[in-house]
Amino acid sequence: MIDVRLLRSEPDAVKAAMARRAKPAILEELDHAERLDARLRDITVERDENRAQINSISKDVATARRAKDDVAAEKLMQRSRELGESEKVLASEFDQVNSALREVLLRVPNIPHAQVSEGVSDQDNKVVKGPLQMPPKFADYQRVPHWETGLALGILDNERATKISGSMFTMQRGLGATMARALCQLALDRNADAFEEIRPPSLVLTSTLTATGQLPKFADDAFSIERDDLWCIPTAEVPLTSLHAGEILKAEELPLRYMAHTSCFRREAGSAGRDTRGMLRTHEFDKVEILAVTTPQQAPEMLVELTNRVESTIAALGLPYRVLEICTGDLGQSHHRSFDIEVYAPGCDQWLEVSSISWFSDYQARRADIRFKNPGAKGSEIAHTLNASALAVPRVWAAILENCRQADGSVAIPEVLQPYMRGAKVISSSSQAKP
RNA sequence: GGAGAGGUGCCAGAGCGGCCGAAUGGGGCGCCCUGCUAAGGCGUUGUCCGGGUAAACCGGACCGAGGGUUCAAAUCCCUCCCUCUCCGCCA
Repeated sequence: MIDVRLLRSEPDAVKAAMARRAKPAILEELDHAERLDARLRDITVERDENRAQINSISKDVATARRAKDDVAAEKLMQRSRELGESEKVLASEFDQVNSALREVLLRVPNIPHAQVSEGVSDQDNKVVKGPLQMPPKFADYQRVPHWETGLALGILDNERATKISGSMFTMQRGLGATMARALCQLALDRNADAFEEIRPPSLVLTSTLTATGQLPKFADDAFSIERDDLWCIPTAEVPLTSLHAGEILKAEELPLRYMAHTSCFRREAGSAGRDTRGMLRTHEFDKVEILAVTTPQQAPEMLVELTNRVESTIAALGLPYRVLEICTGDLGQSHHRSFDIEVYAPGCDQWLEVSSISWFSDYQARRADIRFKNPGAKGSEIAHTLNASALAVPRVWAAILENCRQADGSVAIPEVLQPYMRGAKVISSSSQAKP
């Protein structure tokens, strides 16, 4: 969430920056937050003064008791009981206003970075790089959707996935399954030079999902296990961000870099009926996430580094791609600035978003309470968090099936993946067992 | 799942209604002493919120979390979470 004190000290600047998101409702919420904050501070002052009196009277009672002056003690106690009554009133008022304020703040999105270009929707996102590795022309045999190729080669079996788990689940088989895993291994290996590999839990607490911003706003998009109050992670960003929740880190150990390969679970509640074929939108998929916790000063450079890392992996796979900067109107709730990498899939003739590289400024870290301390300095500062999909399997897998399809219907495995494919260089129908 | 023990500051560890934001030891930091890496002496040592001139200072909160009792709670009561030991079950 945003810093209330910033809203308090520079309300106009905050509102001006937020107005760039092109959603007027946000400005009303900011006004609301401002009023609640002012009220809350009034109550706080009153409550603390009241408490201070009780504390001081209590000490006087102790003194009177020791002096065996029961009359004076009883008088003080009577006075304190009265103050106790008004404290109850103030405390409940405080709780009420405080939770109202928190509720509003949880729904207020992050302030966009000044350099983010203004726009209303994804139509306004700007291509900042590319298209790169785009062939002058695609052959007809590349214009085949991956779900057809996958079925023909026996490496995609969505029919049975649906039988087992219902719609919007997919299943890869044989070299298709191997390639899914190979993609993860590739992404991990390419980032292992600087990122510590984590294998986090896939089920997390409500508080964990709130820290990264998925709750309360996007509850419908996540799978939940109500009986145990657990949620299925929609991305490894969730557990990785909360790794240091509630901690005060040392400035000199920043930036911290983590990567994780996990399953990601998404209900896709708002997208029922869209992209139902193939692997473009599924309830469960594999992804390698890279994440960094930095100081505010380190963050801009880290954003560039993460972008370069993701880009280089996509480039290494030989796929046609481009880099977009997300405009203010399309920027995610928690995002301060972000870039998307899209891969072109000739079979379905679409640019597929395969990675989103995001800088959250202190928005997530404030919710998660991740701070850092400079040596010698008193107090602490809120850290910054950034993350990116190093590689999201399904869409890259799909893009490979379409881009690398050969005239005979087989799929040539990108060279960088071959070491992870037990020597296979091609996926053809003869390389697959039938049933 | 059952039984028991426990969760206190950077760490170890006392406190078990008021004089406790918390003894003591260790560590860290600063100064002093000592002619060299050792020993010793003194001082200091958290976080968050609010007020105040981003100082000094003042007030409030924090002893696993949340409630309760009390004039007053680290200390008493309740609920929950976590850790450890034993038993049970289980990849």
